[in-house]
Amino acid sequence: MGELKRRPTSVDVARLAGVAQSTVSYVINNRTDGNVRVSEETRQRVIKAITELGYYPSAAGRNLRAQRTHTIALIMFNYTLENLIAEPFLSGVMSGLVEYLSEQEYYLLILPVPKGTDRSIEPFLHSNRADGVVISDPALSAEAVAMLQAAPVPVVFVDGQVCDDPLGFPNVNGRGHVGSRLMTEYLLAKGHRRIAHIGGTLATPSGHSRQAGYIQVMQERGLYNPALIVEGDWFKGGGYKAAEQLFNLPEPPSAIYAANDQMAIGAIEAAHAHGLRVPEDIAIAGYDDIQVATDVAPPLTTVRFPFRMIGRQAGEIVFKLATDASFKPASLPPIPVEIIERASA
Amino acid sequence: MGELKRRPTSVDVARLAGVAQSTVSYVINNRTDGNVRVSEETRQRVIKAITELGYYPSAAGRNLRAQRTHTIALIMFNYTLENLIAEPFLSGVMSGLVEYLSEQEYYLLILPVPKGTDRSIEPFLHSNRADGVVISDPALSAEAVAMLQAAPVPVVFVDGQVCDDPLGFPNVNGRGHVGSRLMTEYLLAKGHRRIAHIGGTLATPSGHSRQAGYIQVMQERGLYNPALIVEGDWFKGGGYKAAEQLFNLPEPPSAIYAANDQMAIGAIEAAHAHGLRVPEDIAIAGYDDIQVATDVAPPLTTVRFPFRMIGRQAGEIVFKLATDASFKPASLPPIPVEIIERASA
DNA sequence: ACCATCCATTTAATGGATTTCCTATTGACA
DNA sequence: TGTCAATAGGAAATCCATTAAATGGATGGT
Repeated sequence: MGELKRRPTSVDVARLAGVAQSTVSYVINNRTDGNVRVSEETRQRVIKAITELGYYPSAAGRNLRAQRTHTIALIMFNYTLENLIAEPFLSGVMSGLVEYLSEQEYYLLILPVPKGTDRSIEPFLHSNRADGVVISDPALSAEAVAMLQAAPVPVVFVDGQVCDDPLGFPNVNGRGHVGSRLMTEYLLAKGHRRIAHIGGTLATPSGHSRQAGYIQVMQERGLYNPALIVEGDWFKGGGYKAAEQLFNLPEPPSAIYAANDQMAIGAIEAAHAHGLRVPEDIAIAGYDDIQVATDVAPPLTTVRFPFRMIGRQAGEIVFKLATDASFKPASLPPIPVEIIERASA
Repeated sequence: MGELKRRPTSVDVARLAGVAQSTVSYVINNRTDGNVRVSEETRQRVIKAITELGYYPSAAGRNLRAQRTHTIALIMFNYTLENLIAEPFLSGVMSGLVEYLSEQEYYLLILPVPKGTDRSIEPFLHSNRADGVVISDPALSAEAVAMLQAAPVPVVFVDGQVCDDPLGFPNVNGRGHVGSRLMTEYLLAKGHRRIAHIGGTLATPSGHSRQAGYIQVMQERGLYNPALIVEGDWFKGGGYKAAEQLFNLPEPPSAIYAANDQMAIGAIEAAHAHGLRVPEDIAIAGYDDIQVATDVAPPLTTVRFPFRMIGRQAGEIVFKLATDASFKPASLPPIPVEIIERASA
């Protein structure tokens, strides 16, 4: 009888329950603040009407009126679509983000900005489609930074810059500098003196900070030697080539510390190809602790780079900035850094 | 002077340009249909006002009025948060989805429904926060199916069921049955007769269809032998154990076809542990063609399971269902299936 | 000269919920 | 009996854009 062909709205619920539309709103939002009160009897009538009609509040109506979307966007700049999400860093960050946000009843929106795209994120930032954004970007352009600084919503970086807050944005990074120091000191403690480093590209924040930590420790000990640093490309092939180069030095190193696990695995292969045993003839260590680090032979000694935790913390910061005006990002604890000892070093 | 403290709206633009609000709308949407027309001069005035004010249309206002959100949701059921996105299937599907949708100026929203969560997706489905949903679920419950059938938006599955359309939902699957047939026939063509199968769990659609394809071919050739089928768990450890079991048979197989690469890699390790050479003593093949399949020794012969393409096609179907009432999902070409020949078989 | 079109734009209704500001009732107390 | 505060809920404004329908001037045909 009372059948509606359209989707029921709060007006329909109000009519059926014999109350005002505002009362329906108070009930579904459980509001009791200020001078707003709903008697238990009225509440029950409204709830009955809601279930009877199969009413669910419209997200669009809510978003418009409340000026809040319950959505955070992850903007992935400059990634090639090939490796878009399969890349362990990004997929780990996403897992952590989505995990934290769903606990807060927030949603995650994915916005890719592939390399070479001239599509600007400016309209997105100003369209208020998201209450905040998380930026993952290996190499952000100056225009992009300017856009982000003008954004009307909070912006948080993941592994965005070398230092902690250079652009005025909160930044959750893996503290590669600290991890690199730890690993270099660990290898020194194992008795190594000629420790080589295979760097990532210096264009990326991680490559930069990881290399800096290594150099700093080596300099402190008076062991620094630029000939022992080779720049790689973050991939296995680059690690392989860089290791070959190191093995062919007049005085080859006794340990190789690669700026990520992929390159370390490449270095292990190169060592085997050269008839070197790992770790007996050459110690090899990596960074990241990706899944396959446990699967290679020998299992890789590495620094844990807790992708998911970084995602969680970025989510926490952006969520709190978006919902609590008094929140200060600096109040969160730093990401822990630790060495994972396995057989390769 | 004309400074506003609030975000400018189309009304502000209209006022500044000296036109009606609707004209602004027509300009930003480039409308020329029906009896709607805007002269070039007026258009320029409006555009000038837009840039002058720094106006960007509000997504919330649009969504409400147009009853369209330009958003598709990916609902991931029953995943544990540990492996949430790192799992290659899901991350590949996501990449493809996000790629296709961003080409259509649509956004992807991520909604996890972790195992053991009693949070229902019903409010989400009815809140019209997304114009369509893609479901990824290894084992969907009957209640969840009922909710999805009552959803007011199109629903598409990825690798959802054994057959093509059992629940009335479009389903983009990897056609494991076809791939399994191909691989079994390939091994037969190589001269193998005792071909064993390490299955995934039969509870999952892929496990079921891949095993079925293998059994079918073996029966056709009169070579079917249940003793040569061992159920695994999709992981490396399960593949290792299953392979050991097969090696200890009175008449061990000459080839092992595992239902995914992880288990195949476990089987290779088990073979090496038993002093068997691959492929000389035992041929081993997998399914999926994941990244590491090229990295193991020997590189794995496998069936390509094109994750990204599945994501793309799911995106295409759900997008077209959401935007074009006359679209028929069956009109799309099937996902291609092919064998990747490497050294392990 | 008159009606019919076409053109360019405006007016006003609409989508669905939130929130501010009121009003009406009841009870307590002097 | 009159006043004040507390309680429960209603009326209406608001968020911002889209779109159907109306308007009024210019043009064309007969």
